[in-house]
Amino acid sequence: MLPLKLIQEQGNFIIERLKIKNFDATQIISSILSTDEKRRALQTRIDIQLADLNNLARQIGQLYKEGKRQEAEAAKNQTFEIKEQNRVLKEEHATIEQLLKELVVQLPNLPHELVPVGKTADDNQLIRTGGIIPEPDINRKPHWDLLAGSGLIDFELGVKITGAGFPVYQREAARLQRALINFFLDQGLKAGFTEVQPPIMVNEDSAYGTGQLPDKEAQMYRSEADGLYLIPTAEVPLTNIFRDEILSADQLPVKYMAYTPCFRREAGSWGSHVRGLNRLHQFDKVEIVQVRHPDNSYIGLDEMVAYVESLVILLELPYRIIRLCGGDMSFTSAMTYDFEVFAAGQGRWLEVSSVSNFESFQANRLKLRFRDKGDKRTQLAHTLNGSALALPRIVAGLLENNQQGNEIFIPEILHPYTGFDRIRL
RNA sequence: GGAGAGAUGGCCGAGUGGUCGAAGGCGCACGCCUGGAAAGCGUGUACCCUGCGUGAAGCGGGGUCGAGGGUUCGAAUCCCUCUUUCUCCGCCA
Repeated sequence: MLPLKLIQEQGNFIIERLKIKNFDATQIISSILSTDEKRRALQTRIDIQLADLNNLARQIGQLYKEGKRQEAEAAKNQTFEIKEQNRVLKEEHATIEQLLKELVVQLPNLPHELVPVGKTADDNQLIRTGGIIPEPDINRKPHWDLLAGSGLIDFELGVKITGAGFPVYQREAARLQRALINFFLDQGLKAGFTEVQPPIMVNEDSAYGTGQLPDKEAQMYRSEADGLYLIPTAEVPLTNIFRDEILSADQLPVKYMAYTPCFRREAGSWGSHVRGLNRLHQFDKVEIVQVRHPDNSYIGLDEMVAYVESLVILLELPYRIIRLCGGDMSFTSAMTYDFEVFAAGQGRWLEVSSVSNFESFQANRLKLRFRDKGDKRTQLAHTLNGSALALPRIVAGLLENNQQGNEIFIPEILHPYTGFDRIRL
């Protein structure tokens, strides 16, 4: 959510900037400005009435004290009319405020000036590549064929127990999952992230705080009876730790990470390209989050990109880092880098991480603020997050790139975690 | 799940209908004191909306004492609902 003040004062700037996201804000902004005008006018009237009522109440108390019952009664009668008028205005005010809020949340975040103009993924900007893409080999298989019949990752069994998109990992595959989680957390710890185990179900306020509600309701699994949602990412509970908080500048930057399972309904997003591990309803992920001073949030973003890169390098995976163009960026992001890993069996790049700076967009919604030392005023903090990393596609990459005959080699860095150096099929 | 007791500012803690945004203490900030520090003394110390003023300082109005509703001229204080914490009982990993 963009701050109202910014919309009031920099409307044209916003309109210009949002063109990068192919978003025409002209209409919305003019509606916001006129609605806000009405809202303030109304509030002024309401406040005057309330001030009158407060004065009368004080007078009445005084009159009673002085035993002037008659006059007190007269003053009381005055209040009734004002109160009635006030009730009407308040209703009007509530309606307008609701409308204003609905308008404001329709504006996406402003892209950073380095964000390339563009409409689709084709316009994204390649930042750099790394690792070695394996030589083409006709015997190389996509992971679902490679593992077929092994039971290591059993999609059919998952269907029996739960449904499509809920695979069962067994034996070495299960241990590989656990190894990766521990590896990621250990690395994160070294990089200065504080480990957190948050709830994996959240209430409506939290879902609203990070923007899952109201738009992306269909993406989440919901426990109807309790009004709770299964998290689609640890970003939700992790970021909501800071909802309604005011930090002091010396607490910044905050660096948190959490491993959680993630649940996504992925309604209507299935197709032939999302076989196997490529897209799941439940998957594991380690998420990193930062709360930063606005002055250095992009330093934080670079840090996180470098950190995620270090992970894929240690895993010896071929990767590329992409800066998303305006059209491909999320609603809430000011700048996003995607990490893709090449899965040689499928011959395609798979997104394994998305690292974003939301600047104050999310913080505004969350009411996450901080105060500079010696400053009376609070300001919105900047929030950032990224995956570090999401497991399934990393596993897909490892399986597909490291297959050799009937064996799949495990990168050396993981050996202490897995306890084996290869998987035999 | 049953019974009872709570929920007040960064923290502790007063406050049962009328200048209460809220005593007191702690903490914190600044100043005095000191060679420096501690102690001591003094001052200040919530957030949001809004009006004048440059979004400064400052001044004014409104709202907020878990949340929402109600009673009343007037509510932190009374009533209702919800949330939540603690204690006891039950159940349980």
